[in-house]
Amino acid sequence: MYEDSDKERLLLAVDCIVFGFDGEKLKILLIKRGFEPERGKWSLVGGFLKQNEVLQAAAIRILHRYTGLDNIYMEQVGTFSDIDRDPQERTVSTAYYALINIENHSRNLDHQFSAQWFSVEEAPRLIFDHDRMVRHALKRLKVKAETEPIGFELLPEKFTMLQLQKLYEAIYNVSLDKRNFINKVRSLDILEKLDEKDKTSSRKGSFLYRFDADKYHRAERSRLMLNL
Amino acid sequence: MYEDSDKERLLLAVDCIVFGFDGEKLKILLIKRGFEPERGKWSLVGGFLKQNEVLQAAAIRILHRYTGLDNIYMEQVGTFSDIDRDPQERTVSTAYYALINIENHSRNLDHQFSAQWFSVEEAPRLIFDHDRMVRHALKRLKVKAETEPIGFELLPEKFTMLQLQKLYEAIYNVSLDKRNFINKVRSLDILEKLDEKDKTSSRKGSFLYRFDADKYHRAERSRLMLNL
DNA sequence: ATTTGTAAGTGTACTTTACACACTTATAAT
DNA sequence: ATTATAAGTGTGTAAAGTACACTTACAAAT
Repeated sequence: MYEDSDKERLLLAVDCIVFGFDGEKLKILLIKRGFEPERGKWSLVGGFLKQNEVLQAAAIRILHRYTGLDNIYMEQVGTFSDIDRDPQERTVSTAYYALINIENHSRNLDHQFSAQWFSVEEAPRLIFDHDRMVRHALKRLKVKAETEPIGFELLPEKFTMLQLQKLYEAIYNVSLDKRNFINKVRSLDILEKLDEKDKTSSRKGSFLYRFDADKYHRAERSRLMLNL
Repeated sequence: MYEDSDKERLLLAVDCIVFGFDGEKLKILLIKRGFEPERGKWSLVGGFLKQNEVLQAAAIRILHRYTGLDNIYMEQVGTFSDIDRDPQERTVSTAYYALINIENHSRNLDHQFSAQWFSVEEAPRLIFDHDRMVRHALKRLKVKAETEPIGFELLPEKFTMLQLQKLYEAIYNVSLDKRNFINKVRSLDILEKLDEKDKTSSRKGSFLYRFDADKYHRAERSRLMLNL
C-alpha cells in the first residue's frame, strides 16, 4: 500500500512532560532512571505504545503508572524521530504534556520511581532528546495559555487572584501589574468570586475564586485570557 | 528500556496535506489511489517512514515524489494512531503540511498520479482518517497565519494587495475591508512595493509587492499579521 | 479627441483595548 | 490603641481596531 515497497516496522514510544505549579514556579516532573540505558540519569516518564492502544491512551497509562493520577487531560506535542535518539534501537517517540496541580497529587510519587519536581529553568540535563521535547511542550503551553484558562488544571479548585497571576508570570516569565491583571481577568467573566478568604498569607485575607465552567464555555474564545 | 517489557514494532507512515492557493480559494492536493486498499478513492499523499530516515525527510521525499517539488518547508501537524485507521495492519501516521504556490508548480502533477487540486470546502471524502488530518492541519495553518507571513509560500514572488487579501479571506473564510487590510499590512512594514503593475485584471493596473525577508526578520513577532 | 467603464487607491473619525501608575482598607498580633 | 502586612481598588493616556465612500488611472469604444 501507499505504493511503497519497504515497510519497516519500528518501536514507537511515548514520553510525557508533566507540568505542575506550586504557587511560585512552573515545574516539571522527572524521574531518575533505574534501568538501562542511561541508568541514573534524569528523564521524562515514558513507555512504549502497545499493539492495541492509541497514543493518547498510552500517555495516560504512563502518567498513571508514575503518578497514580487518573483522568488527566493530555495534549500531543509532537513526534520526534531522530535516527539515533535512542542508542539501543531505532525508536520514534511521541511527546504528550499534562498539566497537574502539584499540591493535590504529589503523594504517590517519590518513593517508587524517585520522581522529583524541578523548576523548568533549573532542571538537569535530560537523556536523549527529552530537553527538546520539553522546549516544544513549553512553547505549546504558552500558546494554549494565551487563549484558554489553563488554571482549571494547574491550580487548586479555589485560588486567589495572586495565585492566578503568579501562574501566568511563571509560564511567561514576566511580571505583571496586579491592577491590570485583575481588571483583565474580571473582564473575561469566567470566574466566580467566593465568600471565603484565604488567610494563610496575610492578615486581611484574600478572596478565593473558582473557575465557572458554564461562564467559560459561554464566553467567546476570541481574545481570551492574556495578550503577552 | 523504559522498564517496559512488551516492545512491539509497528508501521509508521507519513501523510502530507499540501495546501495551495490559486488566487481565489485555498486548495488541497489529493490523489486518486491506484493501489489497494481503497483503490480508486481519494487520499492524501503518503508513504512509509524508512529505517534510516527522520519524519521530516520522509515528508519531503513523499511530497517530491508526487509533485516534483523540492525544498518545500513542511510542518508537523500531529500523529494519528487509531487502531484500525488502516485496515490492513496497525499503522500509525504522522501528518505534515506544506504550503505551495499552485501556479508555479502544477505542471508535473496530474499525469503520473492523477493528483488534483480541490478547494478545501469541496473536497471529496478521504480514506482512513485523512479528513481528520486535514481538519487539524487547517487549524494549524490558521494559527500560523495569524502570526507569520505565510504569503511567502502561498503566493507568487510578486503579488498584488488584492491577492494577499484574498489569501487571508480564503484561509479564514471571512471578508475583509480593503482599506483596513492595506493599512494593517503596511503597518507591519514587511513588504516592498515595486514599480511594476499587474494589468491583467484592470485597466488601471495594480501595483505589485514582494516580501522583504530582511524587513520581516527585523520586525517584531508580536501582533504580527492579522487579528481575526 | 472625448467619453465611458472598471478596478485600484486612499484617509478620517470613532470605539475599544492596553498600559502606566499610588493610595486606602481589612485584619491579626502586639 | 497601635502597628505591620498584604489585599484591594480606579483613572487617565496611548495604541490599535473598525467602519465607512469617494477619487483616480487607464484602456477601450465611439
